[in-house]
Amino acid sequence: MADKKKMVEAITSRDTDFAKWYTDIVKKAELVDYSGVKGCMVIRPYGYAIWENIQADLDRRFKEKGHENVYMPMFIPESLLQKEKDHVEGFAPECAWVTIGGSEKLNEKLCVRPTSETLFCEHYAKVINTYRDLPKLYNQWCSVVRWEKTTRPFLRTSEFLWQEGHTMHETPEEAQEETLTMLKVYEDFYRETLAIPAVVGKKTEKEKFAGALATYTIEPMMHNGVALQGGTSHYFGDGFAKSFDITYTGRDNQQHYPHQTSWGVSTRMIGAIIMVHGDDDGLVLPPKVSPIQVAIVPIATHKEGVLEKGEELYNRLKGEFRVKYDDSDQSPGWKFSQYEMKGVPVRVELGPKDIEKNQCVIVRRDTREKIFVSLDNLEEAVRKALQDVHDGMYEKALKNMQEKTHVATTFDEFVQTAEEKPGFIKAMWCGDKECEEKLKEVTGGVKSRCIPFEEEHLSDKCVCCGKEAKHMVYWGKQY
RNA sequence: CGAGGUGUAGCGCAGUUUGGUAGCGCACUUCGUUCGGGACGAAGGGGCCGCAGGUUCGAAUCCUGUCACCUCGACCA
Repeated sequence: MADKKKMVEAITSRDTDFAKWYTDIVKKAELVDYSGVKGCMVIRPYGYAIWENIQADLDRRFKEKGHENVYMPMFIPESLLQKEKDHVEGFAPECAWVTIGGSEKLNEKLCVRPTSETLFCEHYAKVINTYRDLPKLYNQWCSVVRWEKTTRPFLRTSEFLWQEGHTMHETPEEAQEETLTMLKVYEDFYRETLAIPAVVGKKTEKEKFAGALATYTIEPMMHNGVALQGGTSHYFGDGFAKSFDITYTGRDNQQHYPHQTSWGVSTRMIGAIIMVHGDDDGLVLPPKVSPIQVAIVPIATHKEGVLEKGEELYNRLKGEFRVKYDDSDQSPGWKFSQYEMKGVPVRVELGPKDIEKNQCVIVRRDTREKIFVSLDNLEEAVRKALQDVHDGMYEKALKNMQEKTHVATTFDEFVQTAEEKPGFIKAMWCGDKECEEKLKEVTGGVKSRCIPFEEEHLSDKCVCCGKEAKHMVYWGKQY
């Protein structure tokens, strides 16, 4: 252990104060900075690079499914926003409005988009005329604004970056399929790219998106037992189409309303990465999105041949991996800690002793395991280490989620579990909103997360009212 | 928006009770020695004490207002 006095930059322990730990990580890993505007954050280069990697991966997945990127205006006229009643009621409380342009008061105020269903619909009304125009599979990468009362970097900010897919289909079945397909894309992305397991399922009526017929969600579990809504996919039916008068001529030469979906994930995923994988030494980044996958740290750089050999390794690896060669004059120990703080998945150490033996040391961020590797097999060893880190991170996250998933079959058991064991509670539910609200109230905020696709039969009765149960529901506190 | 707390150098803090030239640690700059888990020495640079008023010969310190941030609740991706 290093001298305590030197640990000035040390972060708050994760188990001591999770909220403080989170803030420390976000700042010390240089992901964000606070800005002068309430609830808005500066995303710094290291944080933005994670987002860019997320974008690249997701964008590829979207395009593989046939989606095209577009860009919609950031302003929504009040009259347009009001066309769909449920939708406007859901978003009105958190809209930001522009009322003055230059020095002129506007005739109609403009909402800074909190989401773009209405804009897409306005456009779709113009460009959809025949069944041959369907499906329309659009996506946009942009920022949206929701005037939040309390904010936290990445998890809840007044402005945040996201993607929103908006699609139109000929039939309800096709639209429903799209909704589930995109949820699956998110689920695969979380597992394959972010190394995060999650519960997927359907939101209850109470929790579904404003204006949607059905909302599906992906719910990863954070290390402290709090859930996060990690992405949603909505099925709208033809409700918006009717409100916005979007019609097409069908194969039967009749006018029809198309069926709609929307789906989105945001920079909140970076918050999930931090809270699922991070530890007391800082970030632990999934190799697939880490801005630096491999940090090469040369030891005793004044010794002959070390810098040159390090450079050689860098040149060998940089074609295949995102590599940082750190030949700065900081001490090796400082660099080790620094790259751990920043969550770099694999570190390569190279010193005079290694060079003598034609080897280097590979250190995994997730386990700290040190592996001595012959320089002859460097590329292969790094490739394997990155894969092992990914797999190890996923396993650890899965174990955490399983350990933090509890079952309650009676009301008392539910309340007691909510109090004593943070995490998901699996419990039966009758389907009534009153029971949802009551459970939330008595537990101080445990809400229904979703009705999972794979329901289990835990009992016949609703955990709250004792009436016949309709569904098994995952419950939990959320960010 | 309710309850509590904090604003002093890039970061973390002391100083405020009892008004009297703005301090400490880390970070930063230069030079030298170091280098396998946050190195050491020497010499430097950096502040409208959150902001705006007021009281006073004099305010980081007292008074009023205001803003921001943090923690906990209610609303939400």
